[in-house]
Amino acid sequence: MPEFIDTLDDLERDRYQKVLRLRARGVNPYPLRSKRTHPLADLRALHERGEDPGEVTVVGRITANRWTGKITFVDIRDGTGRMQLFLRQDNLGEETYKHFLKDYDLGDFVQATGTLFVTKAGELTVTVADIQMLSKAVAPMPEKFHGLTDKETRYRQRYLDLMVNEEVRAVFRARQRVLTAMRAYLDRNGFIEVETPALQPLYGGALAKPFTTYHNELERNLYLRIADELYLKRLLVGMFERVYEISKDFRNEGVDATHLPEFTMMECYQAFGDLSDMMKVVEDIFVECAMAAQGKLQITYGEHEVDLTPPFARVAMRDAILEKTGIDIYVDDSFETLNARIEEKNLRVEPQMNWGKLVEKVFSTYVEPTLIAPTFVIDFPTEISPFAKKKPGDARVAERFEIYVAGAEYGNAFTELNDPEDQWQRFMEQQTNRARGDAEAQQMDDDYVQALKHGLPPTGGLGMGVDRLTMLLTNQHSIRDVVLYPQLRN
RNA sequence: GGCUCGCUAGCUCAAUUGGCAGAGCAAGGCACUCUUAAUGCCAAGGUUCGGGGUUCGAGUCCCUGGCGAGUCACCA
Repeated sequence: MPEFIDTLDDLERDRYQKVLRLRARGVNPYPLRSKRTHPLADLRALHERGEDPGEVTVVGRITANRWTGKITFVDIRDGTGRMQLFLRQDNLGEETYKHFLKDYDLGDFVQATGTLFVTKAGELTVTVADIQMLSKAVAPMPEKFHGLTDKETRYRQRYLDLMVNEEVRAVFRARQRVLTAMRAYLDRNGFIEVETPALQPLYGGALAKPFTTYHNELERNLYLRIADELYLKRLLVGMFERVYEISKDFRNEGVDATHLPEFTMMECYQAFGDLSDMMKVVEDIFVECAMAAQGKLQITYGEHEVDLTPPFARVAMRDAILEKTGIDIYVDDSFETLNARIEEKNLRVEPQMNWGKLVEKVFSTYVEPTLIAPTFVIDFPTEISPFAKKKPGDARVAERFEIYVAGAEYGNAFTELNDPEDQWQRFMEQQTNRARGDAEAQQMDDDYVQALKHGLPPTGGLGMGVDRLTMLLTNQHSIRDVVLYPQLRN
């Protein structure tokens, strides 16, 4: 059996010697309990109100040491803020002071008892009468001035990133406020939070490639959900009027600055509602989450200034594409003619397999990046909207919108398809696409069609990407910076 | 998956045309009783991501593998 010390590198070994020294003196370097009278931020607030709390006990991680002989200034941080400690040999006694210099390092958690005073330099400081080790750090902290910038280390050892990069902690606090604001809004408006299966015998509710897994006892394949949609709408058949779920979805696709294989989605469904109700929900959620994250609706995202004050603009996909490319998708409303028109206009568009996907591609290439102010894009091709009702009077497009801000999509909503026959036909069309090689085509879901046969009320439904909303509201430009443990490349 | 770029001390970064692998911080020693990236002095710290090749000589050039980043494709 190798010894623990043999696993340590030179720097860690130096520090481990201090663990042994502490133990040799009868001091536990990892005591079971700690004591704290004031979080550091509270202590500072108290002082600013002009109060003197007398003797205080604070805890924190040592982040800097400045020693000048028989006095030492120490910075500690807890989860709330920073505080300077003042250690003086005359106060602590020679032995305790020497032990501090010898055995305490940057990164250690300590507990200090003393009284508040303000230094000559004007900084609020605790004069320490007694100091104890709470948790000895064997591994050294990242460098204090430049911090930790290596992205791989930041993501793989996120605790180091959080430890030294305060702004990173601020992003994740903001993420939590966004989530809480979203939940509070939905709860307040009668939406019931529910949980539906992450392991599904059929995957559906979105056009995406799934992760496949296997249940040994059941001897069958299961899929990690790509969406919650079909399970949630079944609940409305069961007479819940408003439901929502915030959960991880899994899609077996590429990884980049805006895509991770697991991501957080909010989906909500409102019986007796429609597309316009979902627009209201989107506007309200943007407002509430922006206020929670930033306290204002005028936000900066990269080079863009964005005003999230409702009402948001709305534009039909046909009009948006016509304006940016000169192509009228209602004139060129077949796969062949639209393809020909794209070629004629010399547009660079990847080959697609049907009119709907081609429209979507032209849109995402030539329109999406230009949508900076919050904009609802409506009237999506029915072909790429297998769960949305067709628009009355024009079956080519569906009652669907997506919300765009700062050149990116944040949500997707339908007037939900509740006609079981139409839904069955849409599934059949997806089967045709699958047969032609569309890896993202829906699977036929007979059980879902059966549910619709029992009657789904007229319903508005919405899905929003929580990670992306957080990116927008924290001015982060990689999804990895709003997810604590992002899947890395390869 | 394609293309481009990167990987040097615990951390942040240097290293000229291919010519002794360096600095700051951290850690070690000494000095210093109001510091703020404390300061001064001393000493130490390396499989230059792994493997192979070219060369008298490789951190540097070539091949190959690994891990990332950006970008394109797919997608939210």
